[in-house]
Amino acid sequence: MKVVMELLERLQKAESMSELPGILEAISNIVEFDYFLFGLALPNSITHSDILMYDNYPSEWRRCYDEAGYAKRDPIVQYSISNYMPVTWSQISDSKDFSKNDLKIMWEAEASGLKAGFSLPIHGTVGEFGMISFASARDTDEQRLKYAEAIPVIQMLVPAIQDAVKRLRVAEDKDPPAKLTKREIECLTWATEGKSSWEISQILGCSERTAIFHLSNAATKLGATNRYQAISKALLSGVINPLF
Amino acid sequence: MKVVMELLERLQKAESMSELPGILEAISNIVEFDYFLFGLALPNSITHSDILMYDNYPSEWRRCYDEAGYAKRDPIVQYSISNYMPVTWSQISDSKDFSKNDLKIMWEAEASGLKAGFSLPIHGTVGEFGMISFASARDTDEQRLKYAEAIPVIQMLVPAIQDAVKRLRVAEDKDPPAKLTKREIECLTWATEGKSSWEISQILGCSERTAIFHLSNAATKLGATNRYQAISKALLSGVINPLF
DNA sequence: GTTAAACCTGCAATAACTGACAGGTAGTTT
DNA sequence: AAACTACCTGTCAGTTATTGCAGGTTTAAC
Repeated sequence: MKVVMELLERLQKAESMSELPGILEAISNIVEFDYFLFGLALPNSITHSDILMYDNYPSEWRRCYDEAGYAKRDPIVQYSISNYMPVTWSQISDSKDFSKNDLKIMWEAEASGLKAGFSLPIHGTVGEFGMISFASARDTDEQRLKYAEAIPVIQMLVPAIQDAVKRLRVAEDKDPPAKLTKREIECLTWATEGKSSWEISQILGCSERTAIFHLSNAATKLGATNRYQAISKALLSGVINPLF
Repeated sequence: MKVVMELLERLQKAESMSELPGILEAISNIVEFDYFLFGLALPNSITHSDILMYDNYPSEWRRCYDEAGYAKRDPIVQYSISNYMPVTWSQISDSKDFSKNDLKIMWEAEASGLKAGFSLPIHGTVGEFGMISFASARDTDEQRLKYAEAIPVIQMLVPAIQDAVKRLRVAEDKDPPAKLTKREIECLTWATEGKSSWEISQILGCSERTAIFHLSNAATKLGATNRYQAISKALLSGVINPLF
């Protein structure tokens, strides 16, 4: 327990993203698994996400996986995108929710040395999605007993990792998030509801031209080429959110 | 530990949303806190979310909170929307990130009997957001020691709650999620990137009319009045996501 | 072999958005 | 007083989206 607290502190005090791999390795030592993989997709837009990936998987397997574009079919990824509970790989293999073709990926992973493991889905603010997995080179009963101990530890650490990633990305920033004015946010919010410029002007009590003006400024600030992209960028970046 | 496993099982086997309050009460008994509040916003669109809320907070406080629209200013909510780590209320009170005006809400909560507590942010697939909080009627050193025990337990249970909510919502369904075709998803994805109908037709290798046709069908299926709303509904419902 | 679903296409009229022009006020900071 | 920001408004020409019409093919399921 004490080592977990130390890791939490390391995460909170981290000053650079480069410290993450070491921390992840420390975690895999604590939970006594040979392999780890941490992957996080931070979408800028629907087709362009920043991908963070730190792992010590067999390099041969990673190459094979990436080249064949397995990520789009991997049952573990499929599971993680629509679930929240931790899952052991054997649960996935035994599940009837996946096609035999897709499960083949898991047999290939096994053949590459990833004999047994478990994964935790990671879900963040609008659209952020990832996974953290731990695997061992042998699939023994002894190893299987470690799941129950490891999972709560990982569950404590994942939020700290997410906060660290968020903080460090802002710190090491390339492009700071766009600051929109109150009016721009209002206009965008109603635009996402399918309101036309004229309807928005009625809601806001201004002229149609003014609504168009604000929406156009918002699009420029968000780096969008038109209103459609402005809406998706605003949603994915969280500048407009369901709470306000 | 065994009681936690029992609760996980209860969540996995639950057949109705009505079982949730009982489970939450059981959790607050286990962690030995007097009060609990579980809130989850499931956005249908940016201005319209389904709100799930189960709690046993003092009813007087809940009424005051709701009537004054505190949710939009509550520092705990503010924190939870952009963070992932569990947080104790005293951490928030001592923080300089919030205005004195907003922190007043916390003093009022204290005056209403919620003397000390902690909260965990909950983030789900696109836009889902919530919190789970536990509080006690007395702020003693003894109670503060319980945080460290309680938090890991809650962290194990929250994903199970999220999965249960997701499963039960589909089961008790009013409107099942729209099933879009491959082409409709492709068109929407490119529309989200700001591509015009003509550009989409070039990408897909079909006529402009066909792209318009798919987008129009997608909008109808999503219950959207136009392409803008179709995009935001598609993003918020997860029918299009950054991975594909 | 019928049915259904997904996919594909064209035309025409209307509605809505975009971009570039040109200007205004109110409030705050330097 | 000048500079800045947020806010507001107008016109015009051009582009794009929406809607309703009418029709087609391919594929898989029953």
